[in-house]
Amino acid sequence: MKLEQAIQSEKFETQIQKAGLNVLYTAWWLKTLVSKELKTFGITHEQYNVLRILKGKYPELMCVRDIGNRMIEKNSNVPRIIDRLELKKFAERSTSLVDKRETLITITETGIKTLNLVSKKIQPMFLNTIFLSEEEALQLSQLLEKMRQKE
Amino acid sequence: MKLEQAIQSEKFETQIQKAGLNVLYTAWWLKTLVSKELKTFGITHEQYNVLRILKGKYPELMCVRDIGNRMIEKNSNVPRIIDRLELKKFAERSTSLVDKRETLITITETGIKTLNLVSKKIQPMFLNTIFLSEEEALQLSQLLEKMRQKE
DNA sequence: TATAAATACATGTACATACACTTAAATAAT
DNA sequence: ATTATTTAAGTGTATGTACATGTATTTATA
Repeated sequence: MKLEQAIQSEKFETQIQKAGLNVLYTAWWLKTLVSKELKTFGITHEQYNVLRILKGKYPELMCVRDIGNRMIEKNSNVPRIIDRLELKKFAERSTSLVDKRETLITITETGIKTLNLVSKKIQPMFLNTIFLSEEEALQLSQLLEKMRQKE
Repeated sequence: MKLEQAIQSEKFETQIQKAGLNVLYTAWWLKTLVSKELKTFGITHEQYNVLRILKGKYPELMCVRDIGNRMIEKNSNVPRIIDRLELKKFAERSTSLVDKRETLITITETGIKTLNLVSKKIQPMFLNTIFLSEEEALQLSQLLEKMRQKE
């Protein structure tokens, strides 16, 4: 679907403006797709993201700040997301012995099992829904990274 | 900045997966940039979006549903965003005489003045921050629209 | 060593999303 | 004409973002 139909507007002053809106809209579209699937497992997009980060380091423990640095949305309130993962027994907190200010987090066995189940559903869905060749996907990444050059 | 640095991870199974994450990250980056600027005017990204939609139709009135259809994030809770615009005297509600279920919204004079002021600041910022030529921006839009083909 | 500064995390608040549910009004069906 | 269905907007709740502030602990400095 073209952006014009998606947001019912034709008024774009420049291609840069249109591309910016297109990025925002596509991100919403993608997030919604994934979230609908995740809902059947009782977790949110952000909780899924944290679980994947934790599993990437497992069995190592991670502190809250390190998780935050790996999040896609940098302003995520990691302690609160962990609160919810802890309630569901998907993650566990402990206090660092080396630095008592640090809270160390780990994914639980249940968390890993659930994550594996979820990933088995999400990953093929992703590849089937996104209509790009590997070559085009690479090109897209390059354009987005160029866009953020001033970062 | 490459995505690898931004989210401190090198583990991408396919270019498609990486491109998806890149879209999400770029959207967050863009939104944050704009929101910081908007904050100095006391409005949020979403309120700005609604104001622009209302101004696009001005002096016509718009119903809540029509505003929703033009939003970038389709699940936006438009009545609540209008609540806040009304408190700031940037928008006004009235009930449709033709269909009493409908609430009609209009942007106020103050709203228009503020929006003009904001846009004068946001738009050049956008063009200066996004490091793409018009040609590249067009290419980016085309890739994103192809990506959403299954929409 | 005592104090100041910095750091790590938690917490509070305003606003937003996602979605279910309610209420009033309009339209369709019997 | 009466009832059922649909539609439009508003409201409630859980979760999340953005950001300011609080609290404990560690590091730096006088």
